[in-house]
Amino acid sequence: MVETTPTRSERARQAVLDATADLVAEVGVERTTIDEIANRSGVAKTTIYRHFASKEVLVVEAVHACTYIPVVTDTGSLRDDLISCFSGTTKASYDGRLGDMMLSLMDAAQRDPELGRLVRAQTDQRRRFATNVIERAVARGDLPADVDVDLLVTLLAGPLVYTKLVRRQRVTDELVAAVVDTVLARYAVPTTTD
Amino acid sequence: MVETTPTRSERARQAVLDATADLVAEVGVERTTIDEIANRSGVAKTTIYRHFASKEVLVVEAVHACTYIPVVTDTGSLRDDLISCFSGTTKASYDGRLGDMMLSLMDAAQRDPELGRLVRAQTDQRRRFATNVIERAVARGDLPADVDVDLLVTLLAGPLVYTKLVRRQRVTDELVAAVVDTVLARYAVPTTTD
DNA sequence: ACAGAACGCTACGAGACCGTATCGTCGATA
DNA sequence: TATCGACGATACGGTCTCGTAGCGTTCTGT
Repeated sequence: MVETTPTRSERARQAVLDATADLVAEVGVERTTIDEIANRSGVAKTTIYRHFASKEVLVVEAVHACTYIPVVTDTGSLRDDLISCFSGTTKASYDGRLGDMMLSLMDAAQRDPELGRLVRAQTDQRRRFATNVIERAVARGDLPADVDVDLLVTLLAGPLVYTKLVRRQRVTDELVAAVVDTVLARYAVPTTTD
Repeated sequence: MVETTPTRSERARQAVLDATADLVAEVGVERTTIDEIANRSGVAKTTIYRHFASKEVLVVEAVHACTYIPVVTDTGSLRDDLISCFSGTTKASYDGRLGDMMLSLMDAAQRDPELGRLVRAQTDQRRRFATNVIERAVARGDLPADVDVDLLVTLLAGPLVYTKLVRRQRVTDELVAAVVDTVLARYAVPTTTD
């Protein structure tokens, strides 16, 4: 990890991205204005336009900036890896600022193609993590070869996303474990607890 | 069902509510404007303000107008009643116009208290339907008495909502059945199919 | 120390919306 | 058919937001 001293330009850019993310989390994409971003960041509106062509690309970059890739374990235990996977992706997608931005982003993504691609890419990536875990289990023989992987991922991810976005409750580690255990019960996968 | 001929005032009001719902479904709550509602509905902007105090009130009433209560069966079969319940609530909430409005509504509900109450009331009502079905099953002895009803509802509703809102795919009857069967598998409830 | 690049500040025109006022027109009802 | 309530059309002031221009100021690297 090479840390370079940020240039003046880089500092301004980062302040703008930060303020944008904050603002989107607070008031949503539609109500986020360049003027308010300028106020919050302390960066002049003129300078903002020197960095970003429009509000749309700014929002896209701001979202991109606060997205990170969770680390998923590979222990050989389907249950443990699934819990690691969904705990990680939940934290990455629904904790902190990004979590507060999510509903507004998904709404805006319905109309803005660029934002749509970003959200879809993120969803696909999250699903791929889970898919990989499941396919490893199939390869080990822990799951039947004809299991509907796509359905399985939906059964696991759905309750967590629903809890966060619709019920607006925190996704606890206990909930993740409960969801994983219940869904795996159908496939007679032994659980460590219980 | 008593059908009265609508008065001129009622026709105008209905046209406005209709146009509002259409517009919210298309461009979202934030981008819905009174001027455009006037254009679409053919009702003068002046008249719109004679009926509705503000855009917020109008949106709330428009949403309310296209919300209906699904009928849930009570056959004595947990599986069949759950499928009926989730199939019905899914159709009521996520098919047609209301489905297209949902993301934007949920986003706007984060900031608008009135809209927040409306969305929450709807969510609670949907969950109550499922809760009733489950509690009847517990009373019959089809489910253990200490079952976590709240978790169970989340496990059932989550994948369906996630499929619609996040993946933006249709919620088929097959998916509903698959979700119900998988979740019930943990409680060793016999399924009719399989 | 000295350019040149990058930033801050102020101001501006253009356009979109809001909510209201005014006045002419239509339509249900007696 | 006369009347009054409800609607339609137009226009308006006010506000917000966008994106840009002009110009002075502050960094940064040499």
